[in-house]
Amino acid sequence: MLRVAQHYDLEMAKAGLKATQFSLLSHVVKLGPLRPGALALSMKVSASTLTRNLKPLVDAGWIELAAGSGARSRSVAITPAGRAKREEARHRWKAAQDGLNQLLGVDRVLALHALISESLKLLSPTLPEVDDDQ
Amino acid sequence: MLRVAQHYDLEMAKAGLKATQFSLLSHVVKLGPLRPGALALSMKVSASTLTRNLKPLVDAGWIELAAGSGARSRSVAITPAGRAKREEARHRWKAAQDGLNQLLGVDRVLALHALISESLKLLSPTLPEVDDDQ
DNA sequence: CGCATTTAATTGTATATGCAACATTTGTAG
DNA sequence: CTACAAATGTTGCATATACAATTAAATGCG
Repeated sequence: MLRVAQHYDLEMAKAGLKATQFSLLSHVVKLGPLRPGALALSMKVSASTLTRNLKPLVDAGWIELAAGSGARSRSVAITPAGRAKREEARHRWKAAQDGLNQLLGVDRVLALHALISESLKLLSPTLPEVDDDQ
Repeated sequence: MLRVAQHYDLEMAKAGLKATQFSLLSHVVKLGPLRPGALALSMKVSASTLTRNLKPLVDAGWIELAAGSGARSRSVAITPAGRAKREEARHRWKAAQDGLNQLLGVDRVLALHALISESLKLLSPTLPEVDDDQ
């Protein structure tokens, strides 16, 4: 596993979340109710991965899958509990970030962020970016 | 999967290899006969992953597991066929690199390399680096 | 020399992910 | 209004990886 992801996972575990789950909650908070496909695209994971990652969060009551008429018109929305959970976990995220900054140096982290972000844009069509923080 | 790894995999497939396999061959060529544990460490994968990744290359006759007296004193070595295969595949690797440089710009790629390499050193004890190219 | 401890590699199990097949629904044309 | 076509979410299967348990060997001490 990627060292950096590991670092975030370790910290987020204290809040009972995996890094990917926090990220998912963040995306749903930011992008409001939206269709699974759009969410998967925005998170740059496959639709199948999203479907599976969504399930435990729905079971926990943090995410709601508003069933339109059928599978086709579903929408993914945050619940009050989900919003609360994400809020509760946010300072862990911040702590993980601070830890990385400490280890690597703020300037290096910033440079990496910028380079990776630019590179991703070049490798795939530009999509709206969502910061997990704030 | 990581976009960049995907890019390399796609190109290497033309030579009948996966990117990880080419990398493995390269490491064995560079680091000469060595024990599995040392190789895993150098490649920054777990010993179990190495064991499994090694198998198809051994089956193909590109890598030889010189069985010392037993499992403990095994050593991993390149075979003539393995050296040839790697040689044959090297221009694909180069092509993949060139493609990335084209897409992202040489300076960006260089900067990424440098930053990631520095970061890895900070996140884990320094290990000898092995360039897959050359 | 033989037994215990330590070290190293392999195998079993779990997780994360993507692709392709599938099902289902929405839209369109006759 | 029916039938066909396109779009979209879900499930089955395959791959890649790590961790933990297991097995086997080297080493050291009595």
